[in-house]
Amino acid sequence: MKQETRQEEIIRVAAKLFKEKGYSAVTMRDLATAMNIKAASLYNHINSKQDILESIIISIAEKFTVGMTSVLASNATCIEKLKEIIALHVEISSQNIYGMAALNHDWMHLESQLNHYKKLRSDYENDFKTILIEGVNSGEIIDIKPDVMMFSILTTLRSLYLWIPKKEDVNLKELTNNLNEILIKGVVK
Amino acid sequence: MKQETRQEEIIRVAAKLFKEKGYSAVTMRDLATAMNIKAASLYNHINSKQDILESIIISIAEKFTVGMTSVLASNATCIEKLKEIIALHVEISSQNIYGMAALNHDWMHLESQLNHYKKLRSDYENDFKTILIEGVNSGEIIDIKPDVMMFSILTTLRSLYLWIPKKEDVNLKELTNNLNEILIKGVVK
DNA sequence: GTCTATACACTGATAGAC
DNA sequence: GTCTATCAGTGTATAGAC
Repeated sequence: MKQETRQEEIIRVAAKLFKEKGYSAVTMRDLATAMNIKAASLYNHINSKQDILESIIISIAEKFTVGMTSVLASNATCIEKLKEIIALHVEISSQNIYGMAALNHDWMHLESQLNHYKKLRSDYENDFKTILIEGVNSGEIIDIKPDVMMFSILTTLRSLYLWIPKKEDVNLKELTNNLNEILIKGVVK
Repeated sequence: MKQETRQEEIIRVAAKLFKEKGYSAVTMRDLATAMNIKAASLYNHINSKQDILESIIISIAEKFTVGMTSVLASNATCIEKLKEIIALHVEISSQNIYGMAALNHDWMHLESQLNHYKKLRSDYENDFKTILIEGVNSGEIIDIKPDVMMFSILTTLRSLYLWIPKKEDVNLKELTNNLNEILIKGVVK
């Protein structure tokens, strides 16, 4: 395990505060207090508050993109691909429970990276929808609007970060299995 | 249709801005600009920014509470109750697409009404979970953790506001039917 | 690497004229 | 009911000492 740099520590603590109050409501003084230093000292490690937000959001968004690329590359069935996507969300969410909040709710406060983020997200959704449409065409899943199916599954997966930390005893494998059952069962033919 | 008061107009416009940027990032000057007046003039109609947030969140939260009370009072089966809850969310969300964003993401910025909101929410979730547990006990729905089932269904329903406005052609009846199929099918035995 | 001191734009909100 | 003028407090960020 590589030693955490001071910069990484700041970003980690910031993500936690952003989850609690949102990016706009967290001040550099709040962040400094949580780090037990003064606000001015933060700037020895980071360039701006905006840079912190970018680090958090873009790094996670790119993990999803990489994961989806891997899912698309496989020769699995539609249902198997959906299961892989569920596992991808459980894994990334459980390892980034604070950052996921910023990804979901503070992306609109991105400045220079806003369009980059939007493209990553829309590409991801398009890939997801394509998988569902193929599943409908091959008869694997039910023939209702792919938009509604994607919305239903994806909003559940995107909200995992809200729920995983509440249950400290939650077994991630069991959670994944339960989600597989509930979410897949809802769309399988 | 009753004529909208100036106060109601301010609250409506504020909710729209809160959805776009979040409570903390919206300034009274932003709100005034959107109303085509100056910030100081807002205070002739409202007491504070905080009061606006309270109006938006508490009024919607109480609609859910009233709806749940009605669902609980019926003699319907667990599945029928779930369908009523889905219909409740579709109705409230479609009529409060802006306010739902504040309810979901800005409740932590409530001050005097924070505990009131938290109690309404936790009561609602407990009632929801009770319905699911009864369904498991009666054999109507599958026997997996009620927490996971509730989480999955409720996060989808709570995110409806994000999705309804995107599809201007969406037929709410059809949406409700699709959600009934996907969400119920996922938990039915 | 952290501090104190500070710049200076912006925040919610009020007073009082019209 | 809206305006201008203004206040006290807080926001991000920088300069320079240690």
